[in-house]
Amino acid sequence: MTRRTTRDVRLANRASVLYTLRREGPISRQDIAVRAGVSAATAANVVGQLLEEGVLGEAGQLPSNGGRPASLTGINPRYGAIVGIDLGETAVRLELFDLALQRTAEVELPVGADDQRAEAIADLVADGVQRLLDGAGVERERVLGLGVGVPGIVEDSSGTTLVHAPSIGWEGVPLATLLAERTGLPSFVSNGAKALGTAEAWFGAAGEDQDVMVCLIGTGVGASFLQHGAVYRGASASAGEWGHTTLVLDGDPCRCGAHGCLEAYVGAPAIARRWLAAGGDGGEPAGGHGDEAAIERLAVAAEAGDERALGVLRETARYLGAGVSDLVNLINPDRVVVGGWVGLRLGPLLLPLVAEQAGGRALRPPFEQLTLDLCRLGPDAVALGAATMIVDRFFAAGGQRAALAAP
Amino acid sequence: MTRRTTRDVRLANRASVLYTLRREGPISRQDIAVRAGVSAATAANVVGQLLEEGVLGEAGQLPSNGGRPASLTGINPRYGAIVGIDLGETAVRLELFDLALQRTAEVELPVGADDQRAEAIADLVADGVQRLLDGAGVERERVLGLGVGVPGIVEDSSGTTLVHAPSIGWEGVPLATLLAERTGLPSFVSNGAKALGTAEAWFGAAGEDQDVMVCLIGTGVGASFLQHGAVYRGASASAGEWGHTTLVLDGDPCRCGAHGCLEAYVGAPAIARRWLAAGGDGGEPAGGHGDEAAIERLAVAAEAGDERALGVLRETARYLGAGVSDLVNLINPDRVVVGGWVGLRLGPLLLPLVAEQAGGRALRPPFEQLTLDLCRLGPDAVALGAATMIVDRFFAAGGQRAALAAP
DNA sequence: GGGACTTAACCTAAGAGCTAGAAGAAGTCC
DNA sequence: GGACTTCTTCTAGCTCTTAGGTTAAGTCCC
Repeated sequence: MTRRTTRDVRLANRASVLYTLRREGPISRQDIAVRAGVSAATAANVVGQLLEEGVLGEAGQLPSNGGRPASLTGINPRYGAIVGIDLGETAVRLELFDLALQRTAEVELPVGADDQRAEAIADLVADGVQRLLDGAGVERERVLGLGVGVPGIVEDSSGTTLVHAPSIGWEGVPLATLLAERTGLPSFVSNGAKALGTAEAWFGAAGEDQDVMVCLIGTGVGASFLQHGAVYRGASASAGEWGHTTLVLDGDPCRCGAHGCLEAYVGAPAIARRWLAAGGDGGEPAGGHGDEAAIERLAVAAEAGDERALGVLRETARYLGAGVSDLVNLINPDRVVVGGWVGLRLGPLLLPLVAEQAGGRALRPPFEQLTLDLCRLGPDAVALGAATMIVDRFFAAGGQRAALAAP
Repeated sequence: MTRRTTRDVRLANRASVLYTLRREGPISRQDIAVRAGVSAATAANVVGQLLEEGVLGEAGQLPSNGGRPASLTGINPRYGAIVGIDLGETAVRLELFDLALQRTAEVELPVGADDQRAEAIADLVADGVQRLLDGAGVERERVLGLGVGVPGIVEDSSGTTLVHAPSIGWEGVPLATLLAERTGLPSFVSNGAKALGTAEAWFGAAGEDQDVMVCLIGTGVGASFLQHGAVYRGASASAGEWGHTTLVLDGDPCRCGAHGCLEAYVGAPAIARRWLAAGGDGGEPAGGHGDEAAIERLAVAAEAGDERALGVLRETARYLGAGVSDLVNLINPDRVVVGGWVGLRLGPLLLPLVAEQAGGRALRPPFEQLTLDLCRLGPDAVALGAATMIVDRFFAAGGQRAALAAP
């Protein structure tokens, strides 16, 4: 936890420079000094070192305004590549990113419902990585690491990371280990919501020095808690299961086995059911992926001012508002951001109602300084988020690749 | 956040040595080096410096076992004094501590129900501090600071700390400022639950490298969330209001104005009411401080195996278990510790039931590695906790008094 | 076209910290 | 009394930061 030797100071300053350049694009060494909070000499030192290592690159000059023109420096996108993986229930999505987290290639692989065994998936992913790299002409050595977002609970258990994902029949799968063995690349597995939260922190609305709660509402309901830009993982990395907090004791059954969870009231199936019960048009026969159609119809109807649809939204906001109010009271975040495919689709109409409900329930002081708004990134950004986690670790270690291999 | 210059390394090492000595009592310089994670040379350097400044003191020698005997060093209790204050609704309790947090004096002042205005209380406290110091013969200059635990919401708002305590009619009272003005001492105000949590972290069961949730059940219900030994405060310092998270949407009314809060089901009044409704003996007419009598009768009856009493506990555990399960799912702590006067009195019988209920509701992975037990400190440790916060800040700053004055 | 002015980047010395390993101090034990 | 142990202190070497001066690379005006 604590820094010990003078070398760590350098690493901390390297990290600070890297984060600064990521945020503020190519800037001059002088600006780096100011923004990263180091002296000009140190900035020049560190930048020189990082340039030599190739992590940074020259990025042109600023036109002079009376003096020596500033030469700009920025993250060198070509220093390395990162693979971000969105492991879904029906498909695996692999995306290749450069160090600036621009996507350079992608592959999507369908997953047969019959072969969701962990080893099979790991083989599939390893294969996909190979294909991705071949297709993009990137040598394996240039890959910094592999980030994976999975739908389920990720648990740190005495050194190894285990994945519990009931929806695909996984229980205690050491996915990171499996992938590292197969690809030879540093692999990092995280819950999909945490990956999305990280992406939102880097590319979305979340400020770096804030405590932000990213709430994702889709078929399932999850959250990602960012403390000053870093995801809070908890004791065993499973923190953030907001969807399974109690909203109505002994209420509706939830797929987690308990009753009255938030997810049982604001997850897509629940909203769709509510809409159908109100006489709404489900689009397709309910069940299966019919939820998506039903939510879409609900959104369209609500936008058109349909009173039944608005009633469904109001009812949903009543539950969601209570859920948000719980977060506000317990966690006291600066900001709550709502995303997920349901959250984003219904958000524009839903959010004001949620704010009203939460405001009526939450304690005044924490609620009054809260900002509530929509995610800027869609639910398809899980792969980006997973890759972001790798880059985050790389930067945090001061731009040392060695730090990625070790846990 | 980040360390910048080589001097900060020294401060970090000083802090590390101080925390080590606090935990592990007087030990030799060599042990300090090992436990604090620095080289022997640095340990000797830092210890020498701190000895000279008086923060540390010699503490005898270890008998030799074949070589030069180790000379022990420890925190010097007499380096300075700290005032810890428990601001209650009916009384103010002031306690004086030495740097080792041993209590050396105390004063308790009744608060008239008619004069709870902030200024009056501040005057009362300032007066009490003077009396405390006079009585103990401690000069004001030796006091490191004033820590206060208050019953209510403490809010950091653009630089100043405001207290909202409806129970004594306070709304936005800048108590720290009022006290600093009157006493001339660095003053730090915090929520009482956070103070208790800090005390529990230092003197109780909470491990230093763990995420611990300290849950306090009394007339009100609160919690204190310790991340690696440090209290998490949230965006505006009000995090931890567990008692006002929703348990039953639109359920029983809570004194916060909302409905269905956890506190409305497991706070002392709710339990007492449940006990009376079950035909239990309330001891005194209910209402007012009759809750204490009712809880006591309930506990005695339950200990005697009274089935009605056990039923009340089971019902209470159903609510409390859900509340704990929410914490487990959302926060994923290593450990949940239950305290508060109700929690401590009913705990031995209640806790197993709560564990059972929570286990039935919470997600398996985070629950399986959870430890659930009782607080080691009673609810009377608020003043100790408030003083602990001051010492914590002093140590964190590497033992520099100057750091206490500034925010 | 040349000199004065501006602005950015680099260089150098001084100060502070850390580590490793050697030297010194203070005992025990035979 | 000398050998051995164990703890503490000292010394040399290295790294890092900062402050302030120097060099580089332009603009602008006469």
